[in-house]
Amino acid sequence: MAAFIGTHTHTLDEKGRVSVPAQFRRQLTAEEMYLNVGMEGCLVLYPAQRWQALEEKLLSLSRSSRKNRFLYRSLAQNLKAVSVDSQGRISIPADLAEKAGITGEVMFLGQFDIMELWQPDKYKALMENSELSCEDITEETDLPL
Amino acid sequence: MAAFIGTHTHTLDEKGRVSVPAQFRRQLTAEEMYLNVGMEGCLVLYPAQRWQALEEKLLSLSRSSRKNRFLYRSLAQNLKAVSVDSQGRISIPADLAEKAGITGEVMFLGQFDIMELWQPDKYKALMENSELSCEDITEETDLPL
DNA sequence: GTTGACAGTGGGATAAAGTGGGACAATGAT
DNA sequence: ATCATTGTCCCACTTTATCCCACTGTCAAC
Repeated sequence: MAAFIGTHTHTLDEKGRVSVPAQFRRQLTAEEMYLNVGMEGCLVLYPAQRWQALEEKLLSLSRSSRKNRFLYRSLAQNLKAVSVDSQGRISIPADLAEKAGITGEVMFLGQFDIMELWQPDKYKALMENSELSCEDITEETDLPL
Repeated sequence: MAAFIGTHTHTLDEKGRVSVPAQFRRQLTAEEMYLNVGMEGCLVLYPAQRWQALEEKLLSLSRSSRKNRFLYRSLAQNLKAVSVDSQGRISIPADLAEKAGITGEVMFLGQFDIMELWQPDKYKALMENSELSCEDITEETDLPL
């Protein structure tokens, strides 16, 4: 329950390393993880087990359709295996950081079973400029807030 | 029935700690709780079990729509696991306190199964300046008052 | 009135988390 | 073969957070 939650902003050093929030680190069983580009211009960090579930579902799709081949390629082209070092950090490859617009600071956003990595201003802009509102959505979905 | 009721105002110390009203504390089975931003500018404190019910419902929603991703992020971004220390206190993260305008005093408002945390004046202003009235609403909902 | 228990508050000590930098090994080019 | 470059590992410092102990006030019972 509630493995990865909250936001944590850490600095990306000159070597492309960033500390994984201790709170997230404690939830990790294995130190191996997978990093990929995500929706709305963020990066997504999957614990090994969580990625495996996604991969299995992907591999169950046939490669005989053009659409599925596109999906295969899209998901694989930026994927990278990363591991937590002895100081609790991961290295973000330069090309992935660039795709997400990440330079000096990285915002970790817990999404329960996965983690999103954001350029802080980009995330702020996304949420503020959204025409969506929590109040409206929750009225539809009827969540017990 | 009626676990968390009434209002209790306690001081927030320099380290961001505040005593959970003893009356509320006695109702808690586990010492783990979840703190989030709530409606109308308050904070909401969920007992672990109560949060889990909400989370399960949330996670049953697909993340494939932009709207649902917005909801996921909205609910996760400020969420924090808090635990009651040996003195019966919880720590309120600085960013959450700021969002709710909480500085020196915290008003705990019992809401039966959850707790709301308010900046006292803010709550007072909200209730006094509201154009809503108990009399009108109860006519619609037909409560056996 | 005195004593004891509990609730709330404050502060100091200790551990942990985050960050920067240097040393070393592997890789690739000259 | 040598040098430069890149990436990984390890150590050390600073800051933050957590834990623990002590004090005060209130209420109830004796």
